[in-house]
Amino acid sequence: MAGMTIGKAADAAGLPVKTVRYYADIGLVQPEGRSASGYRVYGPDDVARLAFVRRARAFGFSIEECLDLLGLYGDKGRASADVKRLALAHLERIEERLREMQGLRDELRRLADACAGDDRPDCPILVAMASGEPKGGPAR
Amino acid sequence: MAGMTIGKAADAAGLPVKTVRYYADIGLVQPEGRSASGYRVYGPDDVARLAFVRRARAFGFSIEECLDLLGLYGDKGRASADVKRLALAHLERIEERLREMQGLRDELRRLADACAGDDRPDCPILVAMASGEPKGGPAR
DNA sequence: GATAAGGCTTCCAGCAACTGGAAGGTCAAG
DNA sequence: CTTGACCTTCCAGTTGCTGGAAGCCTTATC
Repeated sequence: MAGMTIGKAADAAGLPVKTVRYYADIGLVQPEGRSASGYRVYGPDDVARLAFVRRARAFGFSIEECLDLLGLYGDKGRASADVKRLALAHLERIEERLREMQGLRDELRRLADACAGDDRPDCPILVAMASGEPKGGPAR
Repeated sequence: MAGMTIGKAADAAGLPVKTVRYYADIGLVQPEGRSASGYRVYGPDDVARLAFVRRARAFGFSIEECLDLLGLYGDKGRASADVKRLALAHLERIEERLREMQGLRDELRRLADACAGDDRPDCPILVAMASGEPKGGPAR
């Protein structure tokens, strides 16, 4: 059960075909080879790497980081410290982002609560946009 | 003291010149007019709208939503209910996103805590990427 | 009046990470 | 032998800007 074409590999890895092709284009996960007619040929290891990337992406790691993680994944002599370092750096970004968004949410909720939401024009939300800065830092 | 060129307007609104030009290009905030030599000319109202957009963006509203908000901002006969509806919709998206990210953070922290972080290769983080799904839903 | 610095114009390209579509080659089934 | 599903490449678009190049315009200085 060696080589499969991109459709099977994508199904097996749980990714869209387009994405698998994209990962091949950018050199993240290359197929094992090509068939005589030019079809990409994926082996079981490639599928495992594709699924690995899918999960790392779902954890929010960037493509760059996935490349690093894939390197560690394939390196049986790796040090877990290297993996942990990447994870902690990512965690820090997530927490930063969470703090920002929580601040934004709190303030927007406060404003929405203060808004009558009727047919009159007065609205603290618009007033805030017209003159106040949100505290939470930049969104997205 | 009517018209100013794009640099002054951008400074007054707290936005980069490039962004102000971009907003003009996409029709979000148009300058009052053009000078004889083709320079964009911004009036005080335009600056207010630019600053309004800057704050709405800082709250995480999309450009599309900023367009809607600007419409309400300029409509003195608006109903605050319309503003509140936009704000609540945005709030819901933020909360959804927060829940996802919190789930991801919790699980990633758990994995990182379980990782020795030494020079041995065994790593629960890699194990998770190789076989487990994160619970939090898709990141970003 | 000439010149240099700075601000303004347009257009083009690129960031992340895909996604959609067009035009066309390939393969298995009926 | 034809149909239909699958594969290929390449181009364009998404969001919201940002950087750069080439070239006017304006202002200050000499």
